Amino acid sequence: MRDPRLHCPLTLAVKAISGKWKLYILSMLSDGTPKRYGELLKSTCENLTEKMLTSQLRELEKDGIITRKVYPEVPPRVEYMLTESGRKLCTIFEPLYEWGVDYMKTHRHDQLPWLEMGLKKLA
Amino acid sequence: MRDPRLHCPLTLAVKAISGKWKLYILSMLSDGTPKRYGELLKSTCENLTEKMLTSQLRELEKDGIITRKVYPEVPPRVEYMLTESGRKLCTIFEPLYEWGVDYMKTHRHDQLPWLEMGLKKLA
DNA sequence: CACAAAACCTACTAAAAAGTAAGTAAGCCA
DNA sequence: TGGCTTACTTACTTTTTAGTAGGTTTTGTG
Repeated sequence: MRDPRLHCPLTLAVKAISGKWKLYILSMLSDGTPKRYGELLKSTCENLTEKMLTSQLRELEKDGIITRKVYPEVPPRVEYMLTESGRKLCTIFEPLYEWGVDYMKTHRHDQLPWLEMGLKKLA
Repeated sequence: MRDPRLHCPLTLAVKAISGKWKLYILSMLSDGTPKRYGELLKSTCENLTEKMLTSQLRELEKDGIITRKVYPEVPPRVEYMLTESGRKLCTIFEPLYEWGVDYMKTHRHDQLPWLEMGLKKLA
């Protein structure tokens, strides 16, 4: 018998966002304006490598959550933005974010700083 | 500088549910009745191993999402159930689930079967 | 006294994911 | 002609995660 989790909408949703850098990427794109590859690469203080960024972008694209647009220029320009599915997905971040805030209060995690990404704009 | 993702409520929430068997476990517990170790182990057609079940349960417990209750009997009896945080977390599954349903419609995934877990009861 | 039952734990191996460092293409510009 | 830019590949190594097969504990029962 096949793994029923593969066919579960909830599992699908969670898998779509659980790559190591996907929340970061999605949050960067969540304000609606397209972002260039280099822009995504440089706007985190962490060492997000090219290999990782590329693989995460490819997965998100394959899953229909973002689109990739290549401009035929030299040097090349590639822009990424959310699809309709991607935009819907981002709206669900809100309750998750709220749960996290509540959770941090009761489980005494470090309170600050946390991502100053576009996430709050979703509210 | 530290990784801001570690301090992001959203990241925390997603990490809490992204273990390989966590959604399964959470869905089993989401009806509110405590479940025994062996019950969780046997109620999936997939080969969830003892090692994996134990590690996933330990993580959920460490994260304060489930509780573990040992009854001093022989043979031993151990029951797991959701904490308050865990129950709150499960309510967020609903929008994620809905997104997944919508996503499957537009991305022509196999439609059935999917997990007949307690998830729909959350509605 | 040997065996069963439940819920583990441990050591070892295999597979998957991530990190590292280097290379590529295509045209503009000096 | 050689260097510069951007958005990538590729090959290789290390680390993390998961799978496999065995062992342990504690009483009750035949």
